[in-house]
Amino acid sequence: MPELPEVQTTVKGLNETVVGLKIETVWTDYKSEAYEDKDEIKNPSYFGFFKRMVIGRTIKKADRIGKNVLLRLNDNSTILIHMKMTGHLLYGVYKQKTKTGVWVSDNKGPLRDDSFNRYIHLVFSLSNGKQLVLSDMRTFAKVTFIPKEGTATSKHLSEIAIDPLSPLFILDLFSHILDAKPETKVKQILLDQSLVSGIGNIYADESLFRSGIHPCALAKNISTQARSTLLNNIKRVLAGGVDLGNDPSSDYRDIHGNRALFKEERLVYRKKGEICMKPRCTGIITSIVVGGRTSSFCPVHQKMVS
DNA sequence: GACAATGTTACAGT
DNA sequence: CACTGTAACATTGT
Repeated sequence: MPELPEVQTTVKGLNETVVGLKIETVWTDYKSEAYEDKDEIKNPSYFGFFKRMVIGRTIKKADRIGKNVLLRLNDNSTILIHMKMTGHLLYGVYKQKTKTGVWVSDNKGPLRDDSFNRYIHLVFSLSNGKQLVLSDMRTFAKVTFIPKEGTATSKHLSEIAIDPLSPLFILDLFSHILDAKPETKVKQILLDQSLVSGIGNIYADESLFRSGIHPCALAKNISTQARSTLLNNIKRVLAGGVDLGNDPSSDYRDIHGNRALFKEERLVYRKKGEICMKPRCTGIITSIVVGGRTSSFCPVHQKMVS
């Protein structure tokens, strides 16, 4: 599920838990013939290489580029994890039920009881006897290794554009990005990781809703004033991030397996048919498909401009 | 049972 | 070459 705030929350959790620990062993049951030629651990021969590269190394810190989690190792090499739709990293004591079977948490509570935490396809056993595991219900996740000094040139990262929370992401730059794709719908630009990184379907809809911009508005038709409003709302919505809590509508779990509550309330995402939550607006939230993704918006205060 | 789901990519078609 | 739409990955919740 994760978009930028969820990935950032996971990175924060990693820095609070696994820094300084050595990787003792790695286990996976990811395996797919479709990945035979790829630099991903789903390719069994690549997984052999991956294990040789990371076993015995210590986790120095975690950080993030776009929606990618990066585990920096003590020799300046990197483990890259993209959680895609349903992946999330969990930290705790895990045991394998049988020699080839599933891994389960020793602890009662969310780690073991929550169904979204049960799809464990990758396990790092650490030097303190605990495990860092990747639960990935739909098995979309990507895990790979970047040699030291390779981050700048890695093909897994070369397409990732500027981070919208960066202080360098200002109106001039955002405007430049929009002007480079004048005929493209604004929502597709927001979702394109090679133009702006970290925004996904939820935060795109929420940012456009708060800015009063129709998801299908063409970049060239958005005024400077509207661009400025949108930029500010993107930053605000992303920085709102997540907090520990209990949001039954989210599949995201933090590193301890707990659900996350959006601090910045969802006003429009998946609210089709409900009355618009903008004060005094009387619109009914509508959903359409834009760039292959369901888009919820208010047809009254998010007007098309031309 | 039908449907949609937070991401990304490959591929076919225009 | 640029863009668009669809399927694919697998399993859940509604």
